[in-house]
Amino acid sequence: MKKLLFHEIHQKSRLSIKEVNEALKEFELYSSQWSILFCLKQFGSMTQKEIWQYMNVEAPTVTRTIVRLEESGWIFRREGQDKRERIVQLSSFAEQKLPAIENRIRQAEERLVSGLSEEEQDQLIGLLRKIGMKSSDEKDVKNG
Amino acid sequence: MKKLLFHEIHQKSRLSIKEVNEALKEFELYSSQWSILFCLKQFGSMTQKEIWQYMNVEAPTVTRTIVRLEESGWIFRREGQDKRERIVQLSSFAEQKLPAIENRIRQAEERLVSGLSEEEQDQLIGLLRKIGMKSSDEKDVKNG
DNA sequence: TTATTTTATTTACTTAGGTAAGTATATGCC
DNA sequence: GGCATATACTTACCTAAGTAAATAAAATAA
Repeated sequence: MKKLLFHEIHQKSRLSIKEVNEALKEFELYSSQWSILFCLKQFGSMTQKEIWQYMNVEAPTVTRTIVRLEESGWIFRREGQDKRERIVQLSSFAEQKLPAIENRIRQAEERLVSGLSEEEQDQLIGLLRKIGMKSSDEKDVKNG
Repeated sequence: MKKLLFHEIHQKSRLSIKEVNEALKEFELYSSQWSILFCLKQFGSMTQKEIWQYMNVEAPTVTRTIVRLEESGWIFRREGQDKRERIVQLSSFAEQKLPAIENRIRQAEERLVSGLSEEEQDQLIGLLRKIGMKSSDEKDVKNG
């Protein structure tokens, strides 16, 4: 019987989270904390809204993770011009540690995809990106 | 900057869980409950161990979900020959409802992958299955 | 300027996953 | 048979993600 795509993605997602958490153990971080640190490393300081929009999660999820990252000294927050906003920034401790962590993560990821050729990896990412896009959206892209 | 595969899978996994949960609302089910029901529908009665092994999750995860499914009348459990085991079986209520639910799920999934051609969908599943397999395992497959 | 609505974040509560440790039954060895 | 070990499941506690509702600040309308 044909397995649903949903189950396949779900399983591999759990598997890779497990792998990433294992890799992060030595830095006392969890995968979702890493995701936010990685985001800040790419884009610099961001409001929480910018973070959850980019990561495609809900606001409360980011609040929780940010609070833990703040408590453990990876980030700090300051008020924006708009006093409702809170701008999140990497601590110098984080800036200093991040390159080694990214290395470690890429290493874990390489083990995960070691069964795929470079070409297959690119193909996979390309196909994943198409998920959740209606064919009409795709048309828009072509026309735009 | 190159996004990590891990993030891509993780995002699409959350997206499809959301979609599936939405589709399941009318049946008062959640995605993980559905996963177990689908499993039992495919294979018939199973021990909890068989379920968590097939689903690639840990035993406590299955315990929790099974308990909720039992409370809401979708499944029941009986003792096995081995009194440590608990054999899980679909209720007749579940047997009766499942076809409509599976239909609804396939419909949700179709919307998710409507941006991909049939061929791309097969490709995607094929590539996903290769994740987490070391190249040495692949060699074993070729030789076996 | 005051009242209403919108927006950014937080809090409370739910499901879902994990690890570690506890319990009860089976199995193996003496 | 009796004791040690292994196995199946459960319990307790952690992170992660979601929804709904609360709070506080900003923007808008009257």
